[in-house]
Amino acid sequence: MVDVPDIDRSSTTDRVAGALREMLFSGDLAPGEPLREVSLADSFHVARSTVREALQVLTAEGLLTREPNKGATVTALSEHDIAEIFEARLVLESAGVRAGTAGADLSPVTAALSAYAEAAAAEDAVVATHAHLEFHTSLVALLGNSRLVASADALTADLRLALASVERQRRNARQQVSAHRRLLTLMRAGDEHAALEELQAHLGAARLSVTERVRGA
Amino acid sequence: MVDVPDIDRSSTTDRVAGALREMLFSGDLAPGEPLREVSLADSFHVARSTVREALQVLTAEGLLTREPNKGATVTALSEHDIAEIFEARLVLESAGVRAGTAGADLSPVTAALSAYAEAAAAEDAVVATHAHLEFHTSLVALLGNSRLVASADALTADLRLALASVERQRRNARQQVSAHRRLLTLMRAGDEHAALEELQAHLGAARLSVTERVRGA
DNA sequence: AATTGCCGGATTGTCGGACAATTATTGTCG
DNA sequence: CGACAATAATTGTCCGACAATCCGGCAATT
Repeated sequence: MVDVPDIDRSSTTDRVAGALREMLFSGDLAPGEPLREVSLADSFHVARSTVREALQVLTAEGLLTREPNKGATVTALSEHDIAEIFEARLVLESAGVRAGTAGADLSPVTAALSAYAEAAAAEDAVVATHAHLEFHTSLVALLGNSRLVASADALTADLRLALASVERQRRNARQQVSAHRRLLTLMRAGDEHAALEELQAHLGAARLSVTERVRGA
Repeated sequence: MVDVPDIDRSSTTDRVAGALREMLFSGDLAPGEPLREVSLADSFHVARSTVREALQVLTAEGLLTREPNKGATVTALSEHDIAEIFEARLVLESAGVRAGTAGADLSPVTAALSAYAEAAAAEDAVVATHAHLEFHTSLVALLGNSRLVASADALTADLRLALASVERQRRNARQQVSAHRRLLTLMRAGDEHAALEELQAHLGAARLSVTERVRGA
């Protein structure tokens, strides 16, 4: 077998959905903004039916909201939604942290942390946010359960929408990183109680930060 | 406001998806079985594009699996999948049970239990299974978080696929009901540790039962 | 002034047909 | 029997069409 460049086997629908997803995460499309089928079809030079399928994919992911006969709009999260997301994340990530203190292999978490530290130094808001959320996902991944990881991903995806709309990256990235390092240290030490408290405090602070920004916007 | 009969505002796509969902849960379509677009379009007397949308909805729900250029098939769960589902349910439902022992209002769980007892007596396998899963969902609902409930629903939906394929309802329904009652009692008493153990034992037994049936099929 | 009724443009939901690309099946030949 | 070419079935994508629905404005009514 020679090494060949792998050919793109994705469907047009997937590529359109991917392009839209990027636009959503980067904040090009504001929450509440409607996505018109014909307009998108023209822009991407694809058929309307293809756009419709892509919109449905993103709707299933929770990024778009569809109302009958009114089309798709960028999902706008209420404060209540944000509260629920963080609460749900706490449930999933706590379970992950318990697995971590109970002896699960922590190296993926370590890797995610250093990636985050690197990204935070690089000053790119989108990339840093992504790396940050990646770290939290790696906590859930400690459970070794792909379905729970998928649930966690769905939660963070929704969150990225809200984060994108208020583009400013938190300037205290260094503090963030050290908070995560603290959590990791506690897990390494096997101190479940302290690790859970650290996690809860961290998520609580993050939730406040997000809530206040969304309210401001 | 007078009470008016609520008008059906569902789209054709939704109705097709609903019909297929019923067929999936009742076991009319076996796991692995392919769903042909034109064939379905003819059967339902709708356009192929409508069928495609319905298929995509069910795919997003995890009930169908799509492979490029090969169409949609009924999702077939491996033993590993089943193990993951039960593990994930344990995580979510444990969190619910903790909330329950910590003082959350248990009346929805009580209601779900009596509904299950009733359904178990009525001997209808599909209905009884539904009521059973409903009880477990009500545990997660104790957390008061709609997103976690949605995740739990997704998990149980997948399970129903596997259950439907082996239609026989467990004959020990009465034992099942009393196991659930035991769990509820422990929660009422606020005995978190015992309640969690009861839950874990129950899920473990159920997992074995499902696994063995799937293996047999 | 507020409500109601109606009109017209914009948009979505659904349909039917078309065709290339891909996959599955069949038949043939060595 | 296996490789291989011809054939059929199926999906992915496109196009055009039309009814149903939504939305804003404007006139008529109370």
